Amino acid sequence: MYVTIPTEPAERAPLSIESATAAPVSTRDVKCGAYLFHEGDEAVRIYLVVSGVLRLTRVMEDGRRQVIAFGYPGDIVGYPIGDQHHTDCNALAPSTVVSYRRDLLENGAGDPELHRTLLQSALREISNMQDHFMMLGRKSATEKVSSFLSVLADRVGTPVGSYTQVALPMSRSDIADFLGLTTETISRTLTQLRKCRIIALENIHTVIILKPEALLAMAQNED
Amino acid sequence: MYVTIPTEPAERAPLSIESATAAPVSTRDVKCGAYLFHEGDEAVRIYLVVSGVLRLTRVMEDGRRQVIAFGYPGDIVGYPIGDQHHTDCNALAPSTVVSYRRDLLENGAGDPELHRTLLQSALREISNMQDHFMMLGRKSATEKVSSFLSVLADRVGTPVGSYTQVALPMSRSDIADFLGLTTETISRTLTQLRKCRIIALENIHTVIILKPEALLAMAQNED
DNA sequence: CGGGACTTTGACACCTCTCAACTCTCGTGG
DNA sequence: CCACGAGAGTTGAGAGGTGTCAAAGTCCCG
Repeated sequence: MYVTIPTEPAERAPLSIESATAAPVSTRDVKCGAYLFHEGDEAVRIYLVVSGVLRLTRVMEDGRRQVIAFGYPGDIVGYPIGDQHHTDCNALAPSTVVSYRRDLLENGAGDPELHRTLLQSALREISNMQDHFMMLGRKSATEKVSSFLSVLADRVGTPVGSYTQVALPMSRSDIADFLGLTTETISRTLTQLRKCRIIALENIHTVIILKPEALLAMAQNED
Repeated sequence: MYVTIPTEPAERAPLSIESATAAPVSTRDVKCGAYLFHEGDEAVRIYLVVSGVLRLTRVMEDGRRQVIAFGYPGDIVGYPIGDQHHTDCNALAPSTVVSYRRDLLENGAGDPELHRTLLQSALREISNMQDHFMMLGRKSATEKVSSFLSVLADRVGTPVGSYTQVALPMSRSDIADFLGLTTETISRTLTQLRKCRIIALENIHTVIILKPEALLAMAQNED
């Protein structure tokens, strides 16, 4: 998952779980905290997230870390380069993934339909990453955090009364490393949104969106 | 082209011009400033840059712009999403591209070898964009500009005496929008590198790298 | 040669980071 | 059951880097 505020409503879930599991694939459970793969591992398979949340990270030599993406249901993780994984990937919550052999993406391996779907996902990934560039390079802290919450609310928010509730299984520092900020700035920004009554914090890892329109406005720097 | 300081020497040029032109393809010249495609255009073809420099851009509703990438020889531009282009693309110098029908990427269209090559390029693109995330999100202005110059020197630098010369056909504001900075900061950073005798400015659009090691050190925040 | 766009430089403001202290949460063990 | 400790999160003060605004300088290109 990248933070992209879609102009037109996005066509989500390019891979439905049903169509995916119709093909001969294998399912795998990942315990909370467990790693699905590490950077440098041979990439034998790519994974469709079915449930839970994954975290994809990279580190620089000096230890600075970037959270590349969060993997939510419907996302595909583990695109290989050559035959290697180029990120670490672990679970932030108990998760289930469906895996495909790499050659299904690379040459279809006898299933043109699935091949096409996987390829379209990879191309969509490129587009979403381009949107994310804009966010990392051009948005303020408030815009970044608001965008992040808006996207999460759209994708995995659950209605509670007339509001939307969003779980944040990742730590503040995960969010910071995803958005190119520090934990302190994340914390301060959440406090600020809370004081504006745009969000409320049910608990540390649960946000309630009180004013979705206001949040979206903050995400797009309106007023 | 993205700014990624490779840890191990990169395997460049996944697509050689020779292997590319062996297939039945069409070549096209793009005048300086001319557009190869616009955001929203139907994506009929994808392009391998043979010579020149292209610029890929996206704009937000409020006008803020992001330069997604520069297309140098060996790069592929125009990865479609669905059947549309999602960036603008124009030439910063007279350029030549070789184009492939989209279905060569999508299903091979009878040329499995080329299909595989195009797909590997797309996957490499994803990895390079991930590196670029780290740069946008976690690097300082000096590190960004130094990284940018280092990568350009490696890829398209020309030896002049014992130094390396790099052409910068793009404007300062293109560089700024690529690195997530302002033109003023680009300018100031170049001046600073010049005062350290790490680079020299032959003219506005030509940089000479005097101390490549020092530049690389700046790119990686050493000392 | 002149005009306009681009680049550089300067002064200043402000956003975000840094460093530090404090609070909160939650699990552990007495 | 409560005390304790460790880790995560929050808050505050201050510094510094980058953006903003303005002006001067430079380069093209007609």
